[in-house]
Amino acid sequence: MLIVESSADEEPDRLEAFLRHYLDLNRDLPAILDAVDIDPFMHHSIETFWGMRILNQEVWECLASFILSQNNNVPRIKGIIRTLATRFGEEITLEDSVDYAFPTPQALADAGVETLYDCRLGYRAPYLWTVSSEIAAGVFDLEALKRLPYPEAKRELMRFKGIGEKVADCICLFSLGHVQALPIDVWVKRIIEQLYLKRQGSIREIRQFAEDYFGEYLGYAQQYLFHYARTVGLEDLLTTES
DNA sequence: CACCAGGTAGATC
DNA sequence: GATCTACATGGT
Repeated sequence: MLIVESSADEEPDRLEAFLRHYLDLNRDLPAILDAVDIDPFMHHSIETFWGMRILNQEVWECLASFILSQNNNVPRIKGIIRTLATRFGEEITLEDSVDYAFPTPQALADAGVETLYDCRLGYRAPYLWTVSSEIAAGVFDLEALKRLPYPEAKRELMRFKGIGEKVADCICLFSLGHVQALPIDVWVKRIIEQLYLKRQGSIREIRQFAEDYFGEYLGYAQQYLFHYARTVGLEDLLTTES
């Protein structure tokens, strides 16, 4: 959930600039889609979801959320995030409704690892606590991370215990604007195997194929196929031959 | 009661 | 490198 704070006397330019970045409107989407519209599967996915963009989400929230996502299901991920926000997030009041912001790194660091276990994070508790603490203490600098090119950003993220290749790529694609990143989860693996490889393949093979095949806008290509497979169905794509 | 869920770390061959 | 397994928790 995104909340944009703004007051009447604040320059509207700043809000517009923020939204343009958040919605990824600064990127030339038609050019990107044209570049990855290279086969019937992509063509059909693009036609169906024309206009879909990959949001540039807030880095810290994205990073923390994807640490929690590993080997976990979506409803429970949402539940845990809700719990963390309610317990450690700043209260936000809008007219007569109350909600809570995603907790700051400092708030989670202060909470302590034992308290995070209480929030049912399981073995992910120390992962999240360590990252929170390093960011809160200024040991790990998110602003510096934003300036890094894709390979370096990914490598820096993967230094943390609890951030592997998939989570690092999620952070790179969904919050750092690196559209060449490819998070390979079970779905992406299944999609590439069934549509293109026509056989099972290792993570390394999947990545190699996808990089060679889709090129620099790999992340966008992935997003269209992924969204199609998860909302319409992968079987549906398999039967599109033109 | 097994098996799974938007993976990862650590050990081993 | 490629492969195997434990890992917390809650749902089917």
